[in-house]
This record gives sequence, structure tokens and C-alpha cells, in this order.
Amino acid sequence: MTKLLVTVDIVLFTLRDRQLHLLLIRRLAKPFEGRYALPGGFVLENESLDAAATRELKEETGVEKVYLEQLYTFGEPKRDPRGRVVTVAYYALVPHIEALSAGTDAADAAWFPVDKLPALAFDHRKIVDYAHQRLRNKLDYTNVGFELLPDKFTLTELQLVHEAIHADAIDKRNFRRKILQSGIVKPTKEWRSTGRKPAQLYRFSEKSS
Amino acid sequence: MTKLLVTVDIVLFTLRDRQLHLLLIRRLAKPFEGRYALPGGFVLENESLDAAATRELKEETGVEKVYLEQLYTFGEPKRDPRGRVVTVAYYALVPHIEALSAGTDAADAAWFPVDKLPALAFDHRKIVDYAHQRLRNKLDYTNVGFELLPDKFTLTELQLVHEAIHADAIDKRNFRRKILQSGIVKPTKEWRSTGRKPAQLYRFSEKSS
DNA sequence: TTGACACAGTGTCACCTCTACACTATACTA
DNA sequence: TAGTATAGTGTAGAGGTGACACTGTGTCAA
Repeated sequence: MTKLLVTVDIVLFTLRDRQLHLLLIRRLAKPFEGRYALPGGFVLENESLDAAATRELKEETGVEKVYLEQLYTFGEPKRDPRGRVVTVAYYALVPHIEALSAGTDAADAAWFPVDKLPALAFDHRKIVDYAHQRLRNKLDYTNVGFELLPDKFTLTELQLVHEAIHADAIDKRNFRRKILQSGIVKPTKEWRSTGRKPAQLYRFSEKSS
Repeated sequence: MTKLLVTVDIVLFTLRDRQLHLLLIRRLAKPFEGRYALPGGFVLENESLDAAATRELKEETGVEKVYLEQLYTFGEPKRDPRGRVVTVAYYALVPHIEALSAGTDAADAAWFPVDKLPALAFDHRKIVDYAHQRLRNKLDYTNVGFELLPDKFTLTELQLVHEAIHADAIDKRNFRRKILQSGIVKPTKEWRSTGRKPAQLYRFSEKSS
């Protein structure tokens, strides 16, 4: 009946400048002082795991209303040098706009491209890799991609999401055909006129899976 | 820095009589006295989560050398009426033969077909449903199916595994074509002569994914 | 011994899906 | 008004999937 410390850690992804980024916080205390780590913290006595993740994300990064999903629980006895800590890892997705507006009022939080991460504290690198892999897989058979976009978006923007996550170029015609045929998306009557030729805006269609 | 009780619970699947079964243990103590529950128990101070799951499975069911995979962590504050308990759920797969030879020396453990389960203690029904869903999904894009079969098996036996998990009939010719084309399996020179006409035995080929 | 039975094992065709591939249209800017 | 950046569009070949029915053979019982 030994009790253990339980934390949540969150891998918060967003898309900036056509690249998948995630948010890290520089540690001010030992161990791993000065290193970057995932946002997270202890689970309280009367709080569900999801609630703890939501709360920590808001406290440490200011971000609210994110897509949040439990990832995996890491519980190696020596993963924290201070003692036994079991962490329930989550990943979260926010559109870039929201991510920017969120003030990171407390710590030195910063966005890093997933392919250029600094050395991380604890086993957080392992958690990040796991999250990235899950995101790649899930993109293909679910609608998570939309969580990285604002309410209305162009098909090119949606394609950029897929390209960023898979780190690979996709044929434009094939991509559009697949998306439109699936009915996952429906056109609005609005057009985005940033750039040269305006592009039609689409919206995520709740219906299809 | 509140510490919490952390348990592991395991959904142990096997195939008996062409049907997917799982192992449950009748509770002898309150709460939920007399009800069936998943095998599991507390995570010790110096033990990884996987180690705890393996240990509990062995202690409570006698089963060793199973395929074991972490599923999800359930941490609603009120999921255990006695107080806050976070449980890391696992699912495990064993071939029927091994499952039988394992003596369930301690408690009254019993196998139940997944579609005829008794009422379960705690939120274990939710965990079982989650595990069953995961197994169904994973069957299609991985090799987990083989974990329910002995080392050598006939193609019909493999088909029965798929049919049991998906609870649906599969066309024999299409199934064999897909399996053989994928190279996931390689023929041995042995034949099983139980039944009428002997069938060729196959072995899981480590190579392809 | 032989006939019935239970299960093993095999091929084709139609349809759908995926991939590879290149040009035209148009709004904005200089 | 010419240049440019991005939007938007179709087709043909290959491969994969699903639907479909009969023959072969070892075992067992009469």
C-alpha cells in the first residue's frame, strides 16, 4: 500500500511557420537546472488526471481549450533522481493563433521545432518521441489534424499540417481529392485573400469520422 | 506533493472454444464483495509499472511469459470508494494452452467470454471495453494476433483468432491470400492431423511488420 | 471396404483506391 | 501591364479488396 508521487506532463504541439513545434519550459531548480522540460506538475488528491493536465497547462503556459489526450504512463523507479515519481503523459494540440495569444506569464517557456529540440530533463525526450509518433499515427485515421488549425482554414493550410507532421511532401491533387471525398470538411462561402490568389475557406464537418 | 495509491489492473485475454475470453477474479473482501474484478494490485516503491503488472499477473493467475502492453491510466477521484486510487491498466494475451496449464492456485479465478461478462467491480467494465477496443484495432495493423496462438498453428486457427476478436466471419480465400501475401507467416514442414484432413502448420515470421 | 463427413485448400473478376504526373486561372504587386 | 505566387483541376495505370463455389483427402463408422 505504498503511495507514490504522481505527476502529469504535457507535450503541447502547434504549427508555426510550416513546422511542428512544441512548448518547453526552462527549469529554474535542481535537478536538471537550466535544462528544458515539459510543462507539468503534481496530481492533487481530488482531481482527475485530465483535470490535472488541463490545470497545469493553464498555469504554466496560459493555454486553455486545447485538444488533450492521454498518451502513456511512465513509471521507471529511477526516472526522477529525487525519488519515485510516476508520470501520466499527455499530448495537446493548439492552433498557432491561440498559442501566440496565450501569455506565458510565469516561466521561460519557448516553442521549439520538433526536429531541433535542446537536451531535455528527465526522460522527457522519450515522452516527446512517443507523443510525436502517436500524433503521426493518429493523423491518418482520425481528425486530430483540425485541432492545429483555426475554425476556418484553406485546404493548403490543412495540407501543410499533414506535411509538417509527417515531415514529407504530399501531392496536392491527391490530398484534396481524398479530403473532399471523405466529406470530413465542408466549404464555407468565405475566401482568404492573404497571398496572391484568394483561397476558399473550409470548416471541419462534425459528421464523418 | 500529495502521494497517491497506484495500482495496476490487467485484462488477460485468451481464445477458448473459438471465443475470446478474459480472466476475472472473484473478490473476497469489501467493497464489491463477491463481484468479479480484474487481476491487479499495488505498485511497489521500487518496481516499474510493467514489473508490477507482470508480478501481479503471476501472483494472481499463475500466468507467465505473456504479451503485455500498457493500455490507459484511469484516475477519477471516486473510482474506488475506499479513497483515491490511480490505476494503470494493461492488457495481456496468452495462447489457450498456456492459459490452461497455469494453475490459478490462489483465488477463484475464472475465464469468461467477453460478450457474456458478469457485473464487474469498480470501473473495471470500462477498462475491459477499452482493452477490447484496443485489441480489435491493433489486430489489423500489427501482429498481436499471434500472441493468442501457440508457436505453430494452422491458417484456419489464425483465422479463428481474427474472427473471434472482430466477432465477424471472414472469407477464407481472401484471408489466406492476404496473410500469405504479407509474408507475415511462413510454412513449416509439419502438419496437424487433429480433425479430418491434416492442415499445414505455419510459424510467425519475425521479419515483416 | 467403402461411403459419408468434415475440413483443407484453391482462382477469378469487378470494383475501388492510391499514386504519379503538369498545366491553367487569377489576384496582387511592382 | 507584366510578372509572380498561389489556387485549383483530371486521368491513366497498378495494386488491393471483396464476393463468390468447388475439389481433395484423411478419418471414422457402418
